[in-house]
Amino acid sequence: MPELPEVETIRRGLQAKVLGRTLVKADVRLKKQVRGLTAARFEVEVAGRRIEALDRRAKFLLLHLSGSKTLMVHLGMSGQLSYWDHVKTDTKDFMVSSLTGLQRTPGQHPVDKHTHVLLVLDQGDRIQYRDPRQFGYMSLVDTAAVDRLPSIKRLGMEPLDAGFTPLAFAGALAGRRGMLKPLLLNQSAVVGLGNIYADEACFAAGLHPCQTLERVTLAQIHKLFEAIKAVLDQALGEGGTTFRDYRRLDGTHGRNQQYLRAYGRGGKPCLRCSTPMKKILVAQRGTVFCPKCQRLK
DNA sequence: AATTCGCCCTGTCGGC
DNA sequence: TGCCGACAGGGCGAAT
Repeated sequence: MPELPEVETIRRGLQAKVLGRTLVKADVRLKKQVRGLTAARFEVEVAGRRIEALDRRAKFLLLHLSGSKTLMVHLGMSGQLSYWDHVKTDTKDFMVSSLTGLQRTPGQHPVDKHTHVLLVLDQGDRIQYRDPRQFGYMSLVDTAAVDRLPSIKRLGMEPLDAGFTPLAFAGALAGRRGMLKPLLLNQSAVVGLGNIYADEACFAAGLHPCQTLERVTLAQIHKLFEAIKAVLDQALGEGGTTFRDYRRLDGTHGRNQQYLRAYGRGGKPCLRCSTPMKKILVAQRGTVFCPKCQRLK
């Protein structure tokens, strides 16, 4: 679910709410959601630490804590972080979304069977981690060791950083083989794109997701570069894309779903040329593209 | 070294 | 109505 714009939106929400505050207690309700150390150890180690900075690397959230520890959170496919305010009233209702059917209403929800970790703050407020599919996880590591972790070390360029330039991107793609979309998904050249924004970026760049990297021209790399930045900037500006599970920290939906031009539009007319969009399987992931605007040469 | 595949989970939807 | 398979926004480890 959460790709760069969603994770960054969560990070900003956390920054506004919890920066400088102390984690009084951690409560791990599903032990497997903590990795790298036991849940019991995690609970002991987290308690009493102050949140000193909030960072993001690719789709990882990094909560830098006092005592040189970092709480890493990856939201996987369906992970949600929400801020539970002790003075606010919980919402329990569900609503019907025209896009995806039944959904929880926006707002603050009580702990349910999918709420796996509670990070309790002063005043009894808390950060709630909820993850129906349980693909996400959190961990606690030495801050100095974050960059040496295999899961971090393998990551490519940050697309919204100043260092992400057409030249640098071309360098990261040099000598690569295989298809374009799998590369965008695997985080080794550029990070932050998942299934939604990979399709959006390919569409915006006019490139077929199965285009092989050996055959990508410099002009195409330039287009792809612009497309990646534009697609992520746009989504970030709208607070992310809510299709199913994603919610912002306060429980509200993102707004970017109304601006998607490829993802979820299989069979619908291309917004550029009206040709019906095709849906195929690429690297085991549903992939939507326009057969006319994104031709395979 | 780099790429592909199966798998980790639960929930939902469409077809029969 | 109920059952069943396909599919859902990610990443890892094993195999190739």
